[in-house]
Amino acid sequence: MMDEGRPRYLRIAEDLRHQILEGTLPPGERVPSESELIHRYGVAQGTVRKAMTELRTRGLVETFHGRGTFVRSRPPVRRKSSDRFRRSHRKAGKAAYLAESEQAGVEPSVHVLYVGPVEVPADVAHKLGTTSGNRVLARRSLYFSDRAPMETATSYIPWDIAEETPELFEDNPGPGGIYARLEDHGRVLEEFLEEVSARLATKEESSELALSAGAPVIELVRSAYGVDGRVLEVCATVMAADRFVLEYRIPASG
Amino acid sequence: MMDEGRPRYLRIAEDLRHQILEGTLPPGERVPSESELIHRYGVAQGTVRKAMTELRTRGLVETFHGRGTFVRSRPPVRRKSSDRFRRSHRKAGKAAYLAESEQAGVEPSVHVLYVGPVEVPADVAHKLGTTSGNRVLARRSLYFSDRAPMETATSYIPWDIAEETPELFEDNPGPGGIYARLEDHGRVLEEFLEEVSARLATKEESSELALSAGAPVIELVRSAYGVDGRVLEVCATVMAADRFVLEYRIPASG
DNA sequence: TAGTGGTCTAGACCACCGG
DNA sequence: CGGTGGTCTAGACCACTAA
Repeated sequence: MMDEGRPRYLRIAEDLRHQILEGTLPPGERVPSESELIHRYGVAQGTVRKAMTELRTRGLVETFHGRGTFVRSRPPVRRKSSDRFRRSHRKAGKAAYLAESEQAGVEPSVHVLYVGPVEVPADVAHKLGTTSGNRVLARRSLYFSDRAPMETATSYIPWDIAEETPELFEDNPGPGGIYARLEDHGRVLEEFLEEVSARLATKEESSELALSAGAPVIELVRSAYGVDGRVLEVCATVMAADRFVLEYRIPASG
Repeated sequence: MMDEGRPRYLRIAEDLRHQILEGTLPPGERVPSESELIHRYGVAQGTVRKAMTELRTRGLVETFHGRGTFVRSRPPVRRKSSDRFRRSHRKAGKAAYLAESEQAGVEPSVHVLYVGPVEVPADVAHKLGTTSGNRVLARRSLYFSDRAPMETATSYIPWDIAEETPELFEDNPGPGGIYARLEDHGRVLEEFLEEVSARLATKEESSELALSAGAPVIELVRSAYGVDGRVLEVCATVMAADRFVLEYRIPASG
């Protein structure tokens, strides 16, 4: 094996990576065990483990203690386009998530984790224009596509607005989702502000979304503005970074 | 030292993490060297290194070969708002990056890495509507704020469009940036499509952007559409995830 | 129980940085 | 040059999983 000056563990990782990309190691397949790789490449265990760590942080493999390391089957990327909040979708009785899923050809499901009052966190309070610690309505859900967890979303609604909209306290707020209910009660929406950032998943998020440790997530915080300029809702979404691409259209005029 | 059943490297990492958060190890300070930690905790080098890797992937420290490991000082987050391409900014002679920087109160600088022909990569070719491998003009730059690397951007322009716009071959395309030059030559812009995704940084990106290994990046691919519907430019930007928040406004109508 | 990955050691050598 | 981090070995023991 030529040395090329590069560390052996990187060369081993590269080798396995090519086998994965070329299909020699197809998705779901078990990667050769540490002991086999030790013999194959003639290196110590630590070197093989570093190579595996490399592949793991690149999201190519997933390892299970006592079972082995497996090639990850990349689920098709979901595209979240910025037209998913078009009023025409709401009028047609579709909530944003269901409309997206239909377009993607997957079977959506939603697991409502919590609906009820909470003390508003400081960052959300700032966006809602209320005081930190005030009571707001929170709706926390986990969204699935074909039974695989895709994203978590937590929605915060000022208490006075929630009170005039009793459907928001139901697990299922009805056709068109919560934005449709807000507009039913005269809270006409003017625009949304989405703030996108990325970071590594916390332990909690890793388990909720079935991610491997150290996997990145996209965090999207959306503020819904009414025609009066008031923020009617703040929704924080956490998505596995390797499962989403967000799309935004921006007009050149102005 | 109580064992508590947890791996020693995690306990060491935890210990150092607390010192960092409590200020015993302030930002910029050098973390004790490996050999010192080996003596202090009575462990082997590999164990200390695993602890350091832990802190590095969490973004708490940054290490330099031959110099040492240092506590990271978090730079303030930059906000990228979707109005940065307003035509009025271009008319005022400002390129997007300079307009942003002025608003953020930092001193911008740009290092042009390459300007010239390249064979277009497959994914970009698809967006440009050309064939993979065709010749296009590429402009690759590294952007700084207050001398700290913030993002890399690679711009791809179809060759026929580049030819009618000689300024695009210059390092500095002039006031208003390349979009202003395109419009000077009658290529009026209609809209932009931004596709946002996140992933872990490659080794190359880590060194260009001075990131620690395993740090997440935001990748933003922007396609600029002309009034004729043709894609006039594709620009791929890679940003350190912990330094940016992207903002998008979406009208509720439609 | 046999095989897998996870942790750890003691020691070696190399590559890089600064005085 | 001495000190720093980076790579690697050979071997040990542990923890988990499946048959």
